[in-house]
Amino acid sequence: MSYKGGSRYLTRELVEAIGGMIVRGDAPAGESLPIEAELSKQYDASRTVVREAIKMLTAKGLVGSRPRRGTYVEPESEWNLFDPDVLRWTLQRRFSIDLLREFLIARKAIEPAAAREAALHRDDEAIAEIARRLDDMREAATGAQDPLEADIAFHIAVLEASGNRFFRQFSFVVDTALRFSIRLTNTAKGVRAASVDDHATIYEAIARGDGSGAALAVEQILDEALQLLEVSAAHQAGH
Amino acid sequence: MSYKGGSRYLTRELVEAIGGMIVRGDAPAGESLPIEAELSKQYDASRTVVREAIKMLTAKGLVGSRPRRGTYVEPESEWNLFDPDVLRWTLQRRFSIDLLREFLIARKAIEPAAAREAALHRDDEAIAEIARRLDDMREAATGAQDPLEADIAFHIAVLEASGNRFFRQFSFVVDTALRFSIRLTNTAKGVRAASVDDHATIYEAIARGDGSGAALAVEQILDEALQLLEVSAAHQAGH
DNA sequence: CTCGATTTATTTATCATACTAATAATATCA
DNA sequence: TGATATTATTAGTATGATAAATAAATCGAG
Repeated sequence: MSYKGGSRYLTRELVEAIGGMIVRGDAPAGESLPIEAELSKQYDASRTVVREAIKMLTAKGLVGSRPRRGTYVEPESEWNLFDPDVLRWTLQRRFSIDLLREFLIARKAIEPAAAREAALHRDDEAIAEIARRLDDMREAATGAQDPLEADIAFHIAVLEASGNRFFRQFSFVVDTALRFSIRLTNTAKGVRAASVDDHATIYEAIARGDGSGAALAVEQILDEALQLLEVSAAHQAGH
Repeated sequence: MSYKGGSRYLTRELVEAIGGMIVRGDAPAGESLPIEAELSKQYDASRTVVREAIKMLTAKGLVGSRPRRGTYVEPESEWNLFDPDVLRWTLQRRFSIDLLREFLIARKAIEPAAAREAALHRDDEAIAEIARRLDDMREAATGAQDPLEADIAFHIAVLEASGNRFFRQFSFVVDTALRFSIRLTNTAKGVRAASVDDHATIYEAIARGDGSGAALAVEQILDEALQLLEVSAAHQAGH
């Protein structure tokens, strides 16, 4: 093991492998991982790399470790779901209609409030950004751009325009999760085209400083998505 | 440096020191930290420990590093604000009325929705937990318990009862941030005693499955807190 | 035989040193 | 001047050793 490997970032690879394994549920909470020496052998990496990877997983709340006890999986409640890696692993490996529903309900709580704040906060540059993303959606409707990407970018622009640090943190959650949710409810094309007008309504309300109008418009879009999900879920359960 | 130290967890100490320093703003985004060898000297720790600490800060989004470039501070937008450490550092070192207002607005978006879910979700054990925390608040009103702790525990119990993973993640944010916010608006005693009844209203609505009623009751409490903050802010600005 | 104290063994935590590879900065050359 | 090759710096990886924490096993008193 003389460090001859090509262009790898071994620590990152181990974080991916071990973190993904834990989220997948291969090692239940409380269970010990193999000891450092063993992991070192398994992944053909030095103990240094193993330890640094485990430290990163510790920082994300997935594991803890103590001498003699070893390294153990923390209960799910300790996981930092808003960590980009943890969220991605969760979506990749534990995706379900229930999770998608929880996600939409969370969006319905946060995004209307963010739109209200954006309307009241009035950051001209941020609002101009929303306008640009709306233009992208219009272009996407004609096939010139990816409609999903344009939709995501619009919602993120609203969250950013809120000027609220907690709402802005939610941006990447929406960014990450929306890309997965579309796989389940692949009704994107038909709905999206029709919803450009709805998104325009959001933008206009924000632009004229109408907080309540903006919140309501966002809520309507998300309610629609939620209804679509219930239909999709019922459909799936029926088969 | 022969590892004679008493009972220390050096890596943890370095994470605290360097992470706190970054959040405090001593090193602006893009700026490089001292190189590993230098940090090793500064903190009287081995390079191993320095590297493991930096890996943990990397996992929290505070820094990045590349050969020759060194380790640099990431822009604030990359920080994982919902990481327990990052949030704590932010509150300890960057506390402000603006941040508190953003926090309350976020609570106002999330907690009513969580209460609604709790009422609809109907997890008996979780609802019983809310009842217990309400009892604690009643006891606290007589001086037998800490009113702040009881209040925090009540709100967390509601978030947990929502059964929504995204809302539950918000628990520790409320837990951490409320302890700080009280320092600014130290009007706790008078208000809390009066608000036991308001909290009882929340519990009763959840217990009878009245989602809208529960959401409304939570919203009222938070609106009150928000108004209190505005008064406090105006007062502070006046001086 | 039971429970508390003591010892032992295992595993992480720390330290030290060496070498590799990525890359920013510099120098070179067309 | 501008692209290309060289150099120097710094993080990345590997190895091996010792220290300290603690779970498990052992021992001893009653």
